Amino acid sequence: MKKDSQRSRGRPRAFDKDAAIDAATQVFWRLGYANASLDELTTAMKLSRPSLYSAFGDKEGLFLTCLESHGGAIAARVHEAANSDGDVREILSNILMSALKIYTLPDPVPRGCLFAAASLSDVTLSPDLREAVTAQLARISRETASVIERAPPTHMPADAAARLFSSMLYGFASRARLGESLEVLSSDAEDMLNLLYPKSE
Amino acid sequence: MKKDSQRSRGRPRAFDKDAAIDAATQVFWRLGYANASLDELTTAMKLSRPSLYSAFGDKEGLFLTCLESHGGAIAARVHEAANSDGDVREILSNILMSALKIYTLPDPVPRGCLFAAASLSDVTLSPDLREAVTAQLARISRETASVIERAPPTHMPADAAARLFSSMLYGFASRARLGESLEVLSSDAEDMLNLLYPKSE
DNA sequence: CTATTTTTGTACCGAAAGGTACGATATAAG
DNA sequence: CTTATATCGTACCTTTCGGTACAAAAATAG
Repeated sequence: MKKDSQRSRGRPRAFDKDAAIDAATQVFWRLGYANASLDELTTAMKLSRPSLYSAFGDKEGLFLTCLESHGGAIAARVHEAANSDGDVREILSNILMSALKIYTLPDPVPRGCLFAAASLSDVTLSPDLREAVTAQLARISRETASVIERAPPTHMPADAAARLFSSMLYGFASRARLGESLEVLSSDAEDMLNLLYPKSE
Repeated sequence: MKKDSQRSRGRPRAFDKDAAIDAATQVFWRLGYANASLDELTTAMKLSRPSLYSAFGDKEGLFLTCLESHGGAIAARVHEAANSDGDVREILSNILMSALKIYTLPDPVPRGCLFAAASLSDVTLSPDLREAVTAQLARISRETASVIERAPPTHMPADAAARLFSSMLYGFASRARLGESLEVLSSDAEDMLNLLYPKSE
């Protein structure tokens, strides 16, 4: 399914599809869905307008593809962190910190999270869009939830703790997009972890 | 400053300015800044296009006015709740619950928070916009922070707890806009309060 | 009354939006 | 070679966008 050694019949496409998706994702992430124009997208993706429509259907189709791709990438990264060495609290801290680093990267201004901070304004436009964003966030939450289930906080069910953890991440993503510094966000993340997993007991 | 008994000279305006701002706020809240067209806005505000431009400058000016107005209204409501009877934990619970009720109101779909869920996609467009959203959220956070300062959680500075409280609200606003139910959000909010202010100690 | 000022409604503007028609181009199949 | 197929690039389409010109209307001032 991955190997497509025998090339198809027509003229070969001149652009790298995965790279194009990544480039489009960056544009959507920075500007939001509605503000990302086709001119900006095609320039970043290094393809022509008809190529875009042939490959992705329309603007919404492209966005859905980007959401799916980005969701997969993030979920994979979280999954990897979830299976690394260390106790639950350490793993959650790693996940939080690498997320915050991405949220606060200037581009040229911090973007927050593609789902939680750059797509929310548009989810009221179409059910497809809302379901896609919800689905990708759920996919990532499932990974963090599986970590928390290994050692739930005392006096709180694992699923509730997992929802709080995700909510906190969304909140941090919002604040990052508004310009909050990595230092403050990191400190707050540690405080949150301390609430869920108190140091001294 | 409020009483303007002596009418100005020209033709009187035929629309209620405050009502128009409220109507525009609803449109922005539901669709987001970028997706709110002037046609949709003027229809909801019940005024003509030139009237809008004469009264508010341009679309961004109108949005800034709405942000300011809505921020003031929310801050006032929180301020009122902050000065009501009850202990800190009870007051915070009241603030959380009334926020969640608004976030999950169908219109026809839940909108979350105007600032934290319906404006974030657009804050990368202009520094003015980002500063306005940041300023209004800060204004509201100041109110909740003043409550928390009256009785900070044990083993956590008041300002850190206040930032966690606000972050959690932003997270809940995001989840509300994505369709999370009021029941689940309320339960999560109670759990969060239990973390900050443990019941039995 | 006339003059002045302000808002209203209609009709319109240029620009930018998303999307497509079509011929040229580059490959594989026969 | 020719034929078939798929992509490319240009140039264009329709619609909608944010924004405005302008004259009629409605008020106050004198």
